[in-house]
Amino acid sequence: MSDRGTRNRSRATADMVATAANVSRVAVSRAFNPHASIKPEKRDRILKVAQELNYTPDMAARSMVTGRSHLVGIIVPDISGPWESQELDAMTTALQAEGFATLLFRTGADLSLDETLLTYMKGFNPDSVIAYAENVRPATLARVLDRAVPIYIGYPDDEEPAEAIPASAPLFDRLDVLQREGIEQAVALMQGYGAKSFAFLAGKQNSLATVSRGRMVARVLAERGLPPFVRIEGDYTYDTAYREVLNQFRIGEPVDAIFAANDVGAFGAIDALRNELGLRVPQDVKVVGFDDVHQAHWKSYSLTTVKLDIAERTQALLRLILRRLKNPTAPSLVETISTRLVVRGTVG
Amino acid sequence: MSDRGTRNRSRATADMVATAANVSRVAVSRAFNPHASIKPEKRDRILKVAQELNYTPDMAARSMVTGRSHLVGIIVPDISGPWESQELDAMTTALQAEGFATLLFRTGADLSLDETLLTYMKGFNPDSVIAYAENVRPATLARVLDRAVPIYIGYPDDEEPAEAIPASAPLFDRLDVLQREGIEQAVALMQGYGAKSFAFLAGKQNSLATVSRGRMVARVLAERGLPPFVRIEGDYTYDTAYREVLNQFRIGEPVDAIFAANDVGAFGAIDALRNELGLRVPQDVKVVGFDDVHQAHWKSYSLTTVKLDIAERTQALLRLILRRLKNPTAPSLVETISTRLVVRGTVG
DNA sequence: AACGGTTTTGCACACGATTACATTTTTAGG
DNA sequence: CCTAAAAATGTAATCGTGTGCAAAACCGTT
Repeated sequence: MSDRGTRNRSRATADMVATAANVSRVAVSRAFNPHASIKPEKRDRILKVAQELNYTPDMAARSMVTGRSHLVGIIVPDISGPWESQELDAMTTALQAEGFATLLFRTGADLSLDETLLTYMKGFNPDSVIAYAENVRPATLARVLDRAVPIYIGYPDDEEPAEAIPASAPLFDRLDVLQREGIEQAVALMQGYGAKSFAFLAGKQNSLATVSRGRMVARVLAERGLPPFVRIEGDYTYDTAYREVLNQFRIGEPVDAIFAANDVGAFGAIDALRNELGLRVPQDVKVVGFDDVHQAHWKSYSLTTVKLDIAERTQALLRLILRRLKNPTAPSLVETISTRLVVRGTVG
Repeated sequence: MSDRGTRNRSRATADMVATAANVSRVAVSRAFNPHASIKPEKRDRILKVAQELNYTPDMAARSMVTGRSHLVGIIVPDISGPWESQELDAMTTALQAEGFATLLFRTGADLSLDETLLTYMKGFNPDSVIAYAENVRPATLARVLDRAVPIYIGYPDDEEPAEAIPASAPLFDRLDVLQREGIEQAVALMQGYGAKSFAFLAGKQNSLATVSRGRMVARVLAERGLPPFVRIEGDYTYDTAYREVLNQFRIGEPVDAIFAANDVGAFGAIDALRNELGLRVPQDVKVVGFDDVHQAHWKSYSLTTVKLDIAERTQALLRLILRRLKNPTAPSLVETISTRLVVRGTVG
């Protein structure tokens, strides 16, 4: 019966519930903790009173003593893009199912902002951090956030199973995306329909995904005895893809097959070909994308694309995160996901 | 098993900074609060030491004593949709610029989930809550979250300036979206190009936006002496729009103009017309959408649409939120934004 | 040198929960 | 019916920070 419990504030506290239910405050705490030892009937009574008072445990207070915030920070460069938003959607849903709330941050084009942002985010004590932003370096992440165990997203250039990580390596986990299979299927299909000269429509310059995809496409072309591709610069956006493909066909030399580093770029390429250059897809030029966003099946595009399954990728990431959270000192682990071609109408 | 052993020893606290800088702990707190009175040189020294120790104030602890969490909860039904993700992107960016972090939640189709979700979210003590989900009723929001001052998004049916809210009314703010102007322009344009029979492609049944848009379109048609529209059911998605438009033209009677309740639905309609029915847009059928998402300017669609400016809408919402946060007992306020037609290629 | 006023400083408490530890109650077994 | 083990309860410390209040330091003026 401390007078703390009788004070009238807008938000109900454990004290208020305690006095209202004639129990101690600890009992209230225990009623809300599934593993605590408390008489079942007592717990039920408390929970009922709590509901009447519209009481919810304060996560901030809980966080201070337990060390768990139930927050997962997510950093995205541009939420509005189809790929980013679909990935964010899947991850938020998955996290929510596990009892975590998503703490969302957006990083602009400005690189210097990132450190400030990370420092700020750190103040919220997120249990984990997912940086989808290509410009956030893992080293920076590890330096600014303490207790961080980074997950590298790697793109090994061969389809061998990922090698075991030696115990001497610093602690980190890894998600390996095997791109060879999907890319091989795509090139094979294009070649099968007669494609001879290839272009690679790049994403952002320093983007890890673009670099590794470009390398793998180049390798597969070489292996199949095809000439090396012409590189068309891009930045993952529709408008840039549209403009650069136009330039390539008007100023540079035309090609009869375009491999885009992402779907949105492929859309821009297709529209430039059809709308501005009067070329037919797939008869005159074959186009393949990467990602398989929802829009890829829209009939105007019906894009043949290398699918990177978001659900699969999200679940793999989540497994790594939860495991690391449960045991921060567990040895490094590598999860692996694969890619495959989804055949629609832009090749033949 | 006990967390204490592995507990976050690495995170620096104000105490550590204090001893390292030979000052009291209160001084550290003041160094980080811009309005606190502290000797400038002392503050600089503390901030420098803090940076060396990689210290950031713990938001959870700060939240407990100040009552401000610097969190804004956002509830979205489906993050991956173009409109939702573009709106989320704008709002997160705007909030971040004001020093708030976004606490993101996703509500599924399941309506019963919402109350649990709200209760859970409340535990994080968000300073404000934005529910973009159509199925979260303001009344529920106000009941579950205490101290909540809801913002209604209204769609008044005329373009008169919003009337003042009487002082006797319960406390709430309002954002009025004036849709008449954009809709009038759209109908006028379609009529000018010879449209005579109209269809309205609806969004989700109980969606406020769909209901009000449908009503306004009906009114404008009547005012211009045009016959009432045929209603095509939909749910804002591409696939449903595609299928239902197909049904309308094959089983029901064809029309020569379609007004969609959102852009994505319009895309589905266009593709059904062109791809499956062999009809030309805009020559045979005129199509107008609503929202003006990024995809609307993609050349394959080049959609003429009623623009609801996201930046404008976000800024208006933000003004209301910040004002209410600064003064929780301020009288009700109404912000108003407008719509306008963006003319592209799907009408004539 | 004394004085009134403005900054600056530090002590102590508050915020709302969890949990180790000690203590009491209940249960189980012979 | 007694006793030891198990379960339930209560006490008090703790997490990391902001802030009211009183004391101290500093400032410029007479």
